[in-house]
Amino acid sequence: MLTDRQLLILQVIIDDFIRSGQPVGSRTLSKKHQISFSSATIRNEMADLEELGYIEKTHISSGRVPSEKGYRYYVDHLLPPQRLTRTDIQKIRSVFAERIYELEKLVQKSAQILSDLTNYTSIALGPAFKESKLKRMQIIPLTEQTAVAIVVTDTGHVENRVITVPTTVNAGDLEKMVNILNERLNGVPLIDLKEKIETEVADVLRRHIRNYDSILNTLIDTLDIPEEEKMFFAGKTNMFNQPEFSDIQKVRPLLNIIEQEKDIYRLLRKQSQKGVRVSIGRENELSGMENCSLITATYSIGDEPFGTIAILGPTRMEYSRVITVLNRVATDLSAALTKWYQNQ
Amino acid sequence: MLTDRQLLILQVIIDDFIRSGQPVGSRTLSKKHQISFSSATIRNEMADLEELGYIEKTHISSGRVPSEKGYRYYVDHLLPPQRLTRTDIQKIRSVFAERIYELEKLVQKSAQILSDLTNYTSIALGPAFKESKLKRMQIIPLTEQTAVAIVVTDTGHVENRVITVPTTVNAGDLEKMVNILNERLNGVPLIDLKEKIETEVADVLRRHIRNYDSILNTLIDTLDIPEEEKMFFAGKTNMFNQPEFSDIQKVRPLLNIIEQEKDIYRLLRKQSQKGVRVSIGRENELSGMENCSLITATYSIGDEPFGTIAILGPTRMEYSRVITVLNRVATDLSAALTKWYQNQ
DNA sequence: TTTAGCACTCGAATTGTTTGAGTGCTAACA
DNA sequence: TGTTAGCACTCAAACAATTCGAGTGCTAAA
Repeated sequence: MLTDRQLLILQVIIDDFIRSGQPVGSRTLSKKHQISFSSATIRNEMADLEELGYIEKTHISSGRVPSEKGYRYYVDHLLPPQRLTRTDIQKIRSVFAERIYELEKLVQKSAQILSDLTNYTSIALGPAFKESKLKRMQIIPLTEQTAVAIVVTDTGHVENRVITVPTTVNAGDLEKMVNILNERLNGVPLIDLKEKIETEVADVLRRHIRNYDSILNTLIDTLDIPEEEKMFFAGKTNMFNQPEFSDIQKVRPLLNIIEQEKDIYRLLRKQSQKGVRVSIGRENELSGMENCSLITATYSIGDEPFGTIAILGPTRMEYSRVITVLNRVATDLSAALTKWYQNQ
Repeated sequence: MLTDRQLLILQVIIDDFIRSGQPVGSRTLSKKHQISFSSATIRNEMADLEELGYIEKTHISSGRVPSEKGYRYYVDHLLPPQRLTRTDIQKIRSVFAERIYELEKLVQKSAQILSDLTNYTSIALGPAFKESKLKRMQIIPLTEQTAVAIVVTDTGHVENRVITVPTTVNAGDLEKMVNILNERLNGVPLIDLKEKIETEVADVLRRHIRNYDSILNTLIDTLDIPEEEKMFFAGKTNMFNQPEFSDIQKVRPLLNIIEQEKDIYRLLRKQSQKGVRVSIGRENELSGMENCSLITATYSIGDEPFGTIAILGPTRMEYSRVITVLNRVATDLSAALTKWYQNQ
């Protein structure tokens, strides 16, 4: 549909705009070494590109800036190849080289390195608790009516909450019950716990434990673990490095979104399909993110998708570099996790 | 040293400036109902106040703004009395009315309500771990070489970390040891744990446990709990509501301080004396906070100081209101905690 | 001691002008 | 027929000049 020349011009416009942040005019373009025709010719092509919706003017006699459609085409078809520098690769590698015992730390560090390398805001989501498996649960009485319930997963994650224990339940029974559960439920994915208890363990419990019902209620509380994955942010204020975000009034909504975290969480959850995904501007369907792009990638253990890492930046983002970095970190993180898991 | 009239003028200047953010001129002042003398008189007084260092001009023919010295005097001697509205009081009360099981949640909610009521950034530093006492420890093996060490305190707080277990240590011994420790150390303040173990428990352990040394090393790891109190922020971006912080370039350093958190942590630690304390501008001795004031208050359980809550805002802060709110929240929080503790 | 009055200052807002980078269109050229 | 040179036009941004108003300090009179 677009001629080769139009593609070339579109690509150079977007490359230049990403670099400079300034609208690109025909004369500027004609001086580029990739381009060998006159500014008048370029003007004609630009008029066509604009009519097709790939670029826009900021005002009637201004140069052109990419439209969302333009960025979309660019990301899908025109990305200039990008290679990481040796230093970048080493920085990434060094993050995963240290021995780390807690899986979450690894994810958190990934977020950190992403924002360090790109200067954008980065987010790491993961691992979903429902994926991880029960290692041990424990109920530790605090007062007569309260206790701390602790669940340890095979990933080394510890989840805890304070629960109320009805006075009708006695401590010994509670302990016995926990013991039975630990024997039977080791290695069961957290998400299956409740079901498993009902189908397989309920009978045993009923036989061994007096006062079965109230204890079970207590237990249900315990297992009602927040399903939400932990989310790690890094470089939350990096947005302010971008000139397009220098007016505080205009970034306010975006700031709120980042501070709240929950909208971002939803966005990330939506895009859990494998591989790298790019959402440009209003594709995010979130008011306040009109001028942002979100690039996500999944990481996995073996073949099992595990979590998501992402970069949030302006629509005028260095897509090529970000995608390359994100890919690399996702790969290295996946490898580290896979290795980590094999040692389990 | 200052005449009554000078005090009046100083107070009205600062009140007005806090409200409007604009330099205050003699004519504006003379129109206030509190003030019954002419603008010329005021000009003379203002010249004196300026010479004494309580107010400054922004340029040669501008109105006056308070200097740090001025704010300091205002805070120490001129605060207009302030009463909370019924709604405010109720909002605060409602936070502490719900039954809450985890002490930390209570502290976190205090931070939230502080920033809601004042529109500034608020910070709650809360209970120092070293203050809290051991309820139970637990070591849960993860793999052959790793385990999760869990420490539960009497406040319902759970601290955990993954540790390495030398292969020379066998699981049974580890468990035996943990049992002994739990028997002997219940209720011991975390900060005294190590000492207590050496003086009182070491002998017992040596008698009962083979391979005493390597296990002890493992244990030391476990007990090496981060000493830092948890810090809760609320309204991190509220700074941007202030017109004096509308230029992103100038807030950059402040933003970094808030995002890093650790500088703030240090500031809060410094000021752990009882009661409300106000640090104005450069009194904070932290570059980036020249235009900020930090107001801190301590909360306590019974008579024992327990933690700190604070408000961070521009030097042009509503001191009177903030101090009143902070006081109220500190009191209510202390009361709630004291009650909470009595139920223990 | 207080105040009215006056000359002066300076920031902010308003207006006009210039500059430069851009446009579209047309006509000439290969 | 596609390309290009040239021209008239547009607009934002930068700059200078002007005005306006809120402020000052100082002096002299009440």
